[in-house]
Amino acid sequence: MSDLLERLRTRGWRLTAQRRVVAQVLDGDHVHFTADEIHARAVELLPEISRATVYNTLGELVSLGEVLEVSTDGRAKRYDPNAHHAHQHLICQSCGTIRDVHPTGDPLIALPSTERFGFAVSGVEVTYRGLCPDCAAKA
Amino acid sequence: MSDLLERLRTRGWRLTAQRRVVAQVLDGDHVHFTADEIHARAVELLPEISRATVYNTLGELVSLGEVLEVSTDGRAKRYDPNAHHAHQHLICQSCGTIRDVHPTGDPLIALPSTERFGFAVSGVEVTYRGLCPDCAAKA
DNA sequence: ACCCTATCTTAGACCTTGTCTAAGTCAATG
DNA sequence: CATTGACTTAGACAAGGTCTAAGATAGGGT
Repeated sequence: MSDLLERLRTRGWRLTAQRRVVAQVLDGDHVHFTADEIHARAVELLPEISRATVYNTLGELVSLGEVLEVSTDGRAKRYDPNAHHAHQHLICQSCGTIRDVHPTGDPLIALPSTERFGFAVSGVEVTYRGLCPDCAAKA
Repeated sequence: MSDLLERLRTRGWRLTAQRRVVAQVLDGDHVHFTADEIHARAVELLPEISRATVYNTLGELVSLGEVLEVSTDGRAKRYDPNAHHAHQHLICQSCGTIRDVHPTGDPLIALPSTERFGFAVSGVEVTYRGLCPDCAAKA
């Protein structure tokens, strides 16, 4: 994740304590926190960090392509630091947990040009939904 | 769309003026309004209809499987009356317009069991993103 | 080493989307 | 056509997110 900070500095980012902390919270794979969860964890590392800063920083990381925004259910967005490996998501309908998954094949080629209606199609997201083992056991 | 009302009545729905109006607004294909847009149009037909009723009615239509909820961008959910034909969505990144599209093949089979992590997978959504012809022309 | 200043951070107001409540209204059954 | 449980209403409330104006600071220039 220090690569990330390095990469950002060369792109003109000012390296503040707050940004370091947000990057640190996002570190690790298969992390898909909401902005508030990220804020809660950041506060433990830097008590005076504000909600606005966390939102700003996440927004910047998204524009820079370092982090992906995942809008799952119309509730809080989640942030996915695994932006450099193509992957899709598997979401538990009950508890909202997200797993990264790697389907076979390229979903873009499944959309013939007659089904593109003149759009310049630039990406696809595939979202699998189901019940995770824990929630399936409870049901 | 009167089929819809008929179907709902046989399922114990009380047929009120408000519900008729919401169904009427949803009528037509390729309509993907937000709840507020539906409310605005419903008010033109029935000025005293309240926001809460529109939300209630949409929620009921979704639970009954007559209408699909589409969470595209973490902003307002959109409602898709085309629930009886399997389809996916193509969304303009600039203006938010949604088109129904029909990709070839079944995206579920692209997820091998080794990538399911014990989940009971019950559905997939595929969302294509790009620029619609209008927005591409402006850019 | 230490200014300087553009950039960053902050608290809190504010906005949008959606949910809830308690009181009043009405569709449809008998 | 009276009754009643389901439906609707206005408005308060809640969650998630954005914006603003004032203060703080990273890092380049000297």
